[in-house]
Amino acid sequence: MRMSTFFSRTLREAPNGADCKGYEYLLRAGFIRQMGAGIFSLLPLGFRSAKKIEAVIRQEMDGIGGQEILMPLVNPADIWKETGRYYSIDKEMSRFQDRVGRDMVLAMTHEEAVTDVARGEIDSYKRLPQLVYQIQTKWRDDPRPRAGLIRVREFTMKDSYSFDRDLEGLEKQYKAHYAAYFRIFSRCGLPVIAVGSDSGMMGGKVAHEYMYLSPIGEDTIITCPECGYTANRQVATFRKTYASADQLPIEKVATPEAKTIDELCDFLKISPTQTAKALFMVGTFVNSETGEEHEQLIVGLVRGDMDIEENKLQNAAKANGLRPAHVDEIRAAGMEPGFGSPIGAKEGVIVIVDDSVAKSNNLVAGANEDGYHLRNTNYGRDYQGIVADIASAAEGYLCPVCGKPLVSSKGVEVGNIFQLGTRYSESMGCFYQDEDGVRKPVIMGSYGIGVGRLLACLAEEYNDGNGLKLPITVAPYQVHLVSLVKDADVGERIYGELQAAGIEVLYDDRKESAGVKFADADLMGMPIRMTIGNRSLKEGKVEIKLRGNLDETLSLDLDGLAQEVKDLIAKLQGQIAAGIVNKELA
RNA sequence: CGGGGCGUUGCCUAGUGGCUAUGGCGCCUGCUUUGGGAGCAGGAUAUCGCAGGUUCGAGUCCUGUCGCCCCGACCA
Repeated sequence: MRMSTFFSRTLREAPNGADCKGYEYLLRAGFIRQMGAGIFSLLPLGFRSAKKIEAVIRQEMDGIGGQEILMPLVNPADIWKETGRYYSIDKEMSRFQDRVGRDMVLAMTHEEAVTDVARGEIDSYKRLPQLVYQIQTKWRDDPRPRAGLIRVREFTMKDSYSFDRDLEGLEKQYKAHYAAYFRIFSRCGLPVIAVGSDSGMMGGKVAHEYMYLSPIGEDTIITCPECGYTANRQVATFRKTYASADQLPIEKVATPEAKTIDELCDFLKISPTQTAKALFMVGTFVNSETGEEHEQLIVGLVRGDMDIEENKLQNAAKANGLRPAHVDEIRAAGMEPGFGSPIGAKEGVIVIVDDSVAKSNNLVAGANEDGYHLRNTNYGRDYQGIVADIASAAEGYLCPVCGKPLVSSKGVEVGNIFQLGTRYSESMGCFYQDEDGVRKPVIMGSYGIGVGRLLACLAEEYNDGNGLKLPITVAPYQVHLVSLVKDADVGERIYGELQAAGIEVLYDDRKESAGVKFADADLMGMPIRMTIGNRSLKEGKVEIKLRGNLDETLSLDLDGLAQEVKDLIAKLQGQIAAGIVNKELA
């Protein structure tokens, strides 16, 4: 490609709103342009990178037996009503009616669609297992897109779906994905870790997320440097210690103005571990048969030295959604904000008690009366509720596996794998007849990778003060040919030679100053920059700089140039290949 | 959905009620220049997001509205 006729241009300054480096450079280098909140175009450079990422994904998916398909972005609402997600998912899914008034949705994922397709094809155990995948556009009306391509509303996703006879088969496909994903990310050059995760709206059991660790991430990852335990904070567990003692009689104590745990502890001269903290949320519960929803007040109780992980609370309460409760809602249920506890709460309030509270004794808790707390409250004796782990893991807490201190980091989720089970096959009637003649629901798995988000993470990982420096496997072009000589013939000849050798070349044939050309080359960041200049031309050579190391200059003879460059490309590709992560799920 | 910020030419930006709305980059023309965003000369591009209001006079003040960004809520 010639720069003189190139569609996109580079920007000298970062447009407003480019808050992180990767995003800024993707904009400035002309990879992407924004059209609306969370809506982007991929320009030639960005699209080429995306296609390379997709090619890697296709190879690895084909490698584990995947068959590529393409399902529609527009789905009839009927199939989403079958699984109930038409009702349980809120405004994040966009809906409309077609000309005859039929309900339609823009697919935000394709479990329904693929199950609909599969139930038409699969009827016997002889037709299992299966694995299909697609690379498709998704629309999710996220309330808050941010950070360029990291979190958008319209995006391209590779999603694959496995169909099996039994759990062993699912396990096998799940493991295949687990390993394939590590290969995909490492072939693109992105360092990731796999963490145990919540299954969220997918509604499955086992799930992993692939996380690119970075301060720009919005997920919190809990890891143990000692034994390798990793989990999303939403589900991370930790080792708790309990102070059990003989139960003492409950005792009301005046604690004026002591609304927070800190104030309470100061006032009573006690430690937060001797208190129970209440969090009031309102949960939404949806009947998946009828779509009817109702709200119910939930009070979560955790020991004062910990925080409640809302995701765990939501799961423990089996709610579809949570929101903070209003003050009047809390009072209506017989409790007092700031001095709250489940003691004396009215019927119909869901009480979830963290085991840290359930297994400790004689905790100070709210008296549900302004200005008063209760000493020596005890779960079981003074109040009832569901006991669950709803405490949020934090830095320094003890690893649930080995007991060493945990570390907290930020991460971006670039992929995930879910064991769905029969949630979709059962509700949509995707059954097969087994050898024993019995009709059984197909066992499914669902696996996703965000292509654009992966590109955004790569841009974040691979940049310096001058611009992008994407790995050769995902860079738009392999070679950036910069001609600084007046005579166009040499450049044209080399450009032709490299192209004839199958090398992907971006050729800067513009009438621009050397500085402009170099700055643009740095910004766009092709892995190999070849400079044609009078200096070296006299000696029959061209100069080479690798984007990964601008300090070092190599030179190559004009004779046999194409082969030399091919060798160099192979060397860079070899470095990536040497870093391919082969990791099996334990 | 709550809190905050910002909308001036392709991009960045000045503007604190007063004349014909700054400047830089980019763009066009010509000349010069050609190893790190070059120089000179000339030129084009703005219904100051939109609508209404206050005023003799509004980019500037008020109201509404739309869009974008950030924090939170929310979310594979």
